[in-house]
Amino acid sequence: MENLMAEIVRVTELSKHAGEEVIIQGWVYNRTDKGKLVFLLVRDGSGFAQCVAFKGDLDEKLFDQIMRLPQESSVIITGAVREDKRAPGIPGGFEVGIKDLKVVQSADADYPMALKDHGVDFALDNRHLWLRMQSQWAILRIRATVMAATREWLDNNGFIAMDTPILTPAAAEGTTTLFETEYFDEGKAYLAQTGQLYNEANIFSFGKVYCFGPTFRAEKSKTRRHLTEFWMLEPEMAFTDLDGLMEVEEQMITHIVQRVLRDRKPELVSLGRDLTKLENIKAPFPRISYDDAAKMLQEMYKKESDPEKKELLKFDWGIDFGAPHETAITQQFDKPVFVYGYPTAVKAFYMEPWPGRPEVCKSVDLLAPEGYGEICGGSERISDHDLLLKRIREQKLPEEAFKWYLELRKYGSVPHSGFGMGTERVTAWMCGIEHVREAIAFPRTIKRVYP
RNA sequence: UCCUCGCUAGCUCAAUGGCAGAGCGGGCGGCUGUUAACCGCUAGGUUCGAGGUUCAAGUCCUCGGCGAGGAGCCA
Repeated sequence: MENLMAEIVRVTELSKHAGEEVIIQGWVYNRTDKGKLVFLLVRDGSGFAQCVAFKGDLDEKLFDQIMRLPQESSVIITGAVREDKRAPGIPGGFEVGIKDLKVVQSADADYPMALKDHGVDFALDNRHLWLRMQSQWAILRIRATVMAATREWLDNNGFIAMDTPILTPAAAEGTTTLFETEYFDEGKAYLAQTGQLYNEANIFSFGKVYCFGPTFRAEKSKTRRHLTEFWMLEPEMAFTDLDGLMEVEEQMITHIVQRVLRDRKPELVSLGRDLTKLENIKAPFPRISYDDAAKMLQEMYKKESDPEKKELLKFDWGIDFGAPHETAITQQFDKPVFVYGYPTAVKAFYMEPWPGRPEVCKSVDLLAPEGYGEICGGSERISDHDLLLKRIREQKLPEEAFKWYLELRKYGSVPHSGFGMGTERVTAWMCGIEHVREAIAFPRTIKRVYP
């Protein structure tokens, strides 16, 4: 660098260097020239900043090179930081007057991603480049904060991080489809769809634990809220009943939302997110029983005049909620809402029955507002050995595979509860985006494993 | 697995059964404050594939391919 005094600065820190000469290392996101002026919108990973080249300040050859810089060229810029309300960017309001510019690599001119909306197919085929766009950058920064805030809350509230295996010997819940792989001489192994059963073992050593890792579902689900590989958080707690579980969920979600609002406001604003919708999100969250939710849905069914919507709202006690039902319920609230006490028949075998009402169980889903639907699903687990054994036999699950799981109920069994949270669903809700596929860097869906 | 929709320039999309078009992006030129700048010029096409109907098919019919989002299932 010509100026040995200049410091390498990240775009987020520009406002702290007003009047100083700095070095920015990044990529040309957009370029527009106006005769003797060239505006470069440069991104460096931390943000987007406008850098301005004025013909009178630079030698002719360099100015000409800057004027022709292709989109996405990598550059090292030396210049003076100045405050200017006209300067676009994230965070914006400060720009760099270019004194020198080194081209690290001049990008090929055929960069395919224009700065505008793209079709889904094209965007996903070019995910490796789509990631550079401001919207995707903002979404994935928010995702990182969702994950950091999640761990932060759990770590500060007595939970221990325990990683559970991804290669597992058998179906945990029996019903859903698993990805299969060869495992040496041991036959088949399967990619985990949950760490819950292992966490139930872990709580007897550590009390409160969580796992947070990728999880795999080979279901042929094709909707805006499904991926075949997604990141799930699963806390599990000893000596905790269903009420205790709901308290943990609402405290943790509150922390996540408030932390995103505190640390990722520029990203949220750049996505056009309505911040007032998130500022509302504070514990306690409303709690309604499945029975009451069923009544609500039947009322809504009666009132609905559009025959198409009416058909979707059709509901009888005993069935699980579909996406239209969840949407209808959440539209009644401006916060996430707990629905607890689902019919035993539609839920997993390990859920504790409701005292005196064996047809319902101590399960709870947390439904996010604005139509986002289920973000967390959990339950109090069966703690009685004989009841659990009975359920395993009723469901015709391979008893041998659950030997260790049953033993947990023989040696100091306690009431315990846990839940799973879908990271991409929470992130999509924070961002106000339509589809979970944008809430992970390289989404895996039933039709896509590339790139 | 079922239902619905889509596939035209690098991208986003037009085109009553009658000459294949625009904007963006690319190239060339102009402009000292642009905000996905603007203005002028320019290059760019196996209309997803295979059959068929027709004087004539991007458009209509049949079959196939690929993708999407909704159902089911779930976080």
